Amino acid sequence: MGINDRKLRQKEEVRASILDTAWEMVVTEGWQSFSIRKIADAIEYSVPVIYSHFENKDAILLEFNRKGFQILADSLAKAKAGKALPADQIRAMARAYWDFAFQNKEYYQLMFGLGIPTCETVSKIPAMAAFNEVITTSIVAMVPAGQQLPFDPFLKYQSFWSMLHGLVSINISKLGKTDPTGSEHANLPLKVLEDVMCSFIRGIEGAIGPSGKTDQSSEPSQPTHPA
Amino acid sequence: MGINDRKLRQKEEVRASILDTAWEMVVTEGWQSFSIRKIADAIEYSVPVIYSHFENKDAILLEFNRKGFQILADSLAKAKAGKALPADQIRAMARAYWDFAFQNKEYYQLMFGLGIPTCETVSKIPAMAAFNEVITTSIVAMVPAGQQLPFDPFLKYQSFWSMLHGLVSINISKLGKTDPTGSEHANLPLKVLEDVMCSFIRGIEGAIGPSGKTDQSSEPSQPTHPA
DNA sequence: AATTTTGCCTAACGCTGTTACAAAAAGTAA
DNA sequence: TTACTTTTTGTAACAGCGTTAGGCAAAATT
Repeated sequence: MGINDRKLRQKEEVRASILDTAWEMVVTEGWQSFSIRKIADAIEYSVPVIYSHFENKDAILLEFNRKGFQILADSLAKAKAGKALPADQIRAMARAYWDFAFQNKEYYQLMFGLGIPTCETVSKIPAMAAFNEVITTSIVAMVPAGQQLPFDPFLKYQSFWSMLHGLVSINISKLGKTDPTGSEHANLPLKVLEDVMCSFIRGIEGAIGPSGKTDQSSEPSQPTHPA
Repeated sequence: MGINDRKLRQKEEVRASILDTAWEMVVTEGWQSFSIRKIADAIEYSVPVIYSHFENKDAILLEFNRKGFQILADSLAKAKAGKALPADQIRAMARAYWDFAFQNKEYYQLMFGLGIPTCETVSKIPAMAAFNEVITTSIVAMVPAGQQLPFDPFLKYQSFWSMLHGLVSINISKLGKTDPTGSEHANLPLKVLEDVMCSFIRGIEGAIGPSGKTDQSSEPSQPTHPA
């Protein structure tokens, strides 16, 4: 009987409209106006209807969290696929991470800014594993095949992520604009990104030793390599 | 007349008890139970009394923000004063920053985690200038006197801060515990800190060239330099 | 047509930040 | 001491929040 099908479809539509409307409100009015009651108002249903789709407010946030990590993981994978050399992959992923954060401020704020993500939260987001994977493999690939790893890849993964996260979160709320000299730093944040990535890659190349594989852009006195 | 003096003193006492009580509640029960009403209840005054001392809730948070940056700036200055070589100063400050974050989780969360600090907020916290100062001078001091700076010190300052902030904020909420291998990473976060700082300092030393001043601990194959 | 099930809404509970206004206390002056 | 003024404090409300119990009406089933 197609009646149940239609009912399921309609239920799914309501669920989707909850998420869509909520997201639209977050994007246009910020996280401060993310409220169950406002969502109910916007989708023209009463408040309890929302609770028949989501257990509570956090469940909706978790849904957005999932989506955010999915987008980020996909974006990193795509950036990585476009490069051959591990060092270039790292740089491309750094830039992709950066772009994701600033093209999706609301996602990034949710994922890393507010909410104080708990341990349980992490286990509920499988895309985080993919995120880990795609980065770590590039890092590991920097040491020549056969050679034993001169560093802990998980350590390097954490360093990579930490640097990026710090960079983004300080820039995303303009906190970094405490420039005392007050000028000529037009595109500074991106330069900081390049600077940090150079340090990171140089650190790995330094650990492998001068005989390790490297590409032409690994020794820029002027850090002006492309994005 | 001493009557006004006593009144001022009493008013100041109430103000202090508001801050003390609020902070105690935050430390013991977390930010989620930071509420004007709970504070009023704890200090045994009615709610409007609090509004006669602070314009609103954010004003109290701003006060804690100020205090937090003051503590952090002082702590960095102290760590710096204990070291002679700029590279050691950088490492010591990194460790001090790290310790501050984990010994004062509540402060750190307020200062960088929640609250989405706006541009105006920054200008209201003078200790942030000291924070900037104490770090930048160490960085600049790494290049030998007379030699022209081969990098933008403000850029390096941002890199330094970003790395630390990322490191801390990822570790402070246990988000980094996505270790796939699942073992032997007992004290990994601190190792990540060392790793990141090595990259940072190496980046600067690389920029000034091999003739620049350096100390014995600048090339640790085994990153085991003391705190 | 009678009955069960489903979907939905009204209304409430307890919490939040914030404020208008009245009561009480304290200081001042006669 | 009494009368007046000023300052300090509490009561109670407004508007908003997340969440949930209970009932009404429409839909599906028998």
